[in-house]
This record gives sequence, C-alpha cells and structure tokens, in this order.
Amino acid sequence: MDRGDSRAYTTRMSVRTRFAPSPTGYLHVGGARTALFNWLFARRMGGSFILRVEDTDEARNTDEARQAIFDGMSWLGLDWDEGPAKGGDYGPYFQSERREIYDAWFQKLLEAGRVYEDGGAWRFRFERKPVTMHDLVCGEVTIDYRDESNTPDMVVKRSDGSYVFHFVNVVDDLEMEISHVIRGEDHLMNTPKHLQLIEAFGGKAPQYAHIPLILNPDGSKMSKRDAGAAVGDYPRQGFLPSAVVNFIALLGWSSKTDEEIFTPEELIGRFTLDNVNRAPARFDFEKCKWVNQQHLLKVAADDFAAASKPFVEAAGLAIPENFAAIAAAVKEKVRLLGEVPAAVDFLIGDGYSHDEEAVAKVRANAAAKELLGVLAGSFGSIDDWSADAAKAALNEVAKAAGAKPGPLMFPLRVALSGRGHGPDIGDILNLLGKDRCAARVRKFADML
RNA sequence: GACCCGUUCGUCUAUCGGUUAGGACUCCAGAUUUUCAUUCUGGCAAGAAGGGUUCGACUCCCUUACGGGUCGCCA
Repeated sequence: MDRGDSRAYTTRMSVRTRFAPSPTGYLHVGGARTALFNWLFARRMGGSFILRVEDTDEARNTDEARQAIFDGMSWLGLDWDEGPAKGGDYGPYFQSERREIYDAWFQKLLEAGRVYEDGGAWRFRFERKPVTMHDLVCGEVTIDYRDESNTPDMVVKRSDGSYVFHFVNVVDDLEMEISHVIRGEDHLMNTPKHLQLIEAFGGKAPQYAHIPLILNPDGSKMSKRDAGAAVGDYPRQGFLPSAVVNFIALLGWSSKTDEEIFTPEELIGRFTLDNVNRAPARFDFEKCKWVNQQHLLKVAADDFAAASKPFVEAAGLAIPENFAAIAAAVKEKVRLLGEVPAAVDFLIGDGYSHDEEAVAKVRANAAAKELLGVLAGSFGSIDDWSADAAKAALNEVAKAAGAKPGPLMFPLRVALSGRGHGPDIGDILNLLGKDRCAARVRKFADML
C-alpha cells in the first residue's frame, strides 16, 4: 500500500472523522448519537466518515453485536466512506486485524524507553507535567500529571500480548489520519493520556470534541434495558429513521432557531460543533414520538401504506384490497407505525374490542339507542356510499328522525369502531361498506 | 475519596451584561372539524443557593449544594 506524500498532501486539510464502536452489545442511542455527530460533521465539512470496529476484547465481542452496529447505522442512514464492507486506503478497519501495525508502534515506545514491564504487562510512562487539551466543546481543560496517585502509568500492552484501548485507539487515529475525534464525555479524562501517547509518538493530535452524555428521564445514566436505549428497538416500534436521527440530534445540539423538525440533509446543512451543549440531556420518549409523528405527516400516502403493512401483518391481520385507503384514513392519527394495527383493526375484521368508557358514554345518552336503530334501518335506502355522500345521508336520516346530526356522530362512531377515537366518520362508513355498517349499528343498538 | 465537567419552565432548549427571559414536548382551556385526528389561539411553568464585580447580571468571578464523568491487564 502506497502511503506516499501525495495522499498526505491531499488529506492534510480535509476532515476525517470516525465512529469506533466495540461490538460488545447492541447499538446504544448514545453511541448512535456519537456516530451521528461524526457523520454530520464530516458531511457538513465535505470530509470522510470512517467506521472502525474496536474488537480487541475477544472475550466480549460477538458477531451479533457486530451485526447490530452495521444494521443500526444502515437503518439510521449513517453511511461510512471507509470501513467494513466498504474498504479504504487506511484498512484494515477491524482492530483485530491490525496486530502488526500495533507491534510496530509499540516498538517505537520501547525504543524510546517510554514503556516498562510490570507483572508481564507493559506500562506507558507518563511525563509528569500538567497536560492541557483544547476541546472544541469543553474548551481548555488541564489535568495535572504531577499528581501520580490520580494518574498512574497506564498499561498499554497486556500480559497476554494484546493491546489495550488507549493504545490502539491512538495508533489508529494517527494511522488513519483522523482530524476530529468526536466522542462521549466519558472519554474526556482519557484525552490527556492519549495526548501523552501522541506526543511520545511524535504525532500530530487530532482536534477533540467531547459531547455530553444522554441520561434517562430520571437523570440516571442511560444503559441497557432502559426504554429507548437500543437502536434496534426503534424500527420495531415503527419509528422512521429520519425521525430518530432528528430527535437524537436535538439531544445536546441546537440549531439556535425555533425550528426543530429537520431532515438529515437539513441537519447536515446546519450542524456545527459550536452549537453542541455542555450539559447532559435526558431522553424524553414522548417528544421522540412527537418528532416521529411530524416526520410521518410528511411521508407520501403510498409510502405510509407500504411502511405500515408489515406492522399490520405482524399483528395477525390480513391485508385487504382497500388497505391503501385504510392506511390513508389513519395516517394523521398515529405517532408510530406500530400504532397502525390497533388503529385499523376494526376496518379489517370483526375481531376488534370495544372501549368500555366510550360504550358507557353512549349508554348514558338515552336517545342514542333509538336513533341508532332508525339509522340501521335506513342505510339500505342510501345508494351513494362514498364518504361524503354517506355523511350527507346521515343528515337526512337524523332529520327524518327529528334529531340533529351532531349528537349522532359519537354513538355512530362507537357503534362502527367500538371506540371514541379514529378516522373521519365518513371514511369509516365508506371503508366498512354499507352492509357491514348496517349490521354493526344494529348489533350495537341491541347491545345497549 | 481524589480529579474533571456541568446546573434556564417537569423535559429538550434560545439568550453570548440592559429582554414582559423566547420556542418546543407534556398538561389544561378555547376555536375549527356536523365526529376523530390535524391545525390554530390562549394558559400553567424556569435562571440551584449565597457572596462578589458592575450603573446594571441568567450571562463574568468565588464558595456551597446538587447532577454527571473518570480514576482497570473494559472500551
């Protein structure tokens, strides 16, 4: 592989960011946001985004976790320019395959007398002095390495011959010519260690930007099992990738305007490290769902129907011929695609349940039962059953029965759907068809 | 415990010395929708506390409190 001057020259001024997860669990929203910020920054600056898998801990790595990272990032739309399945001039992109590279760099430390053996492992000897970092988010932070009790020399090579995170991370960032390291604040205290290593190597340090962590709604650290923690859960619940990207971008970053709903492209156009906050943000699932609804509102009806289909099927409902129309009727009523099955079940089969509260409300209305009875009997005489016509016909029926149409709407809705909320009543009438409507209204009237 | 970072409505945030401290989510009320949702209008709700600096502080400094992070042959 040629690593001559030409490449060094052309990449000198270019931005290269990376996401470096270790495949020891599923992809976490915190990790996803770190990846997102790196991706946004690289895209914004016209640079490259690299995916590097830090799989040095063989005991904890799993293939499932590796796949979860790829799947999660692909789903979110965070495409990488270099990395697994993509290649690039700085590979390999799995640390487990970079052994020779690490050995060579370790040799430099050895020759420089910066490491010493301790119990079979090798420790890096820190220079005992204050180390200052210039973080793009945190500003200037100084850690005093003269205080040895707080900064013991770190192990860089284990007694089994493998290398630890700090070492491989620094070597790879140098080797891959990473220009900006954007990572979680939990790495802030590691940075002076990395700076010392880089100095010992005689390398040029990348710019660092430590972003605040994401917390649970109660302020505790967000970890596995917490609601919303696993990126893999989002598709299952019916979130749109663009909505999740939008929402997690808002955690710790602000456009500094009143706008909140952005497409990924719009985020790229606005993203800057300057607008990243310092304080950790709590994860508000309700707002995440609202953001999803806003994105759902913007998708085309056909796409909404197609995206809803798998959820409806998974709920055990058969897809009817008029499914596109059914989906369109509930498009504006749901926040998640996962809510679609429960919203359309009564339009597909007869196995839907009745909401007791809604039924009780109708029962409390003495006139409802009689009115519904009249209504059921008159359906047969209505010829045009389009949504608008069906609604118009309601007026006539109500008038004939000496009642106003308004008060009839709610009982009819409950009679047809079993609940108080749902699609437009005209849509329900039309989607259900005249016969099913008559049967349901009659049955419901008898039930009262 | 030591060392770092942080602290504006319940939550996400705007404000970069002078504002009736703005927006969004949630919640409540009203309008529209003959119904539901959408939408619109209005409302509730905040500068952790105490000292400074200043004509003037949410904004700058200090202290305390609280929260988070780091102190591994994990990453």
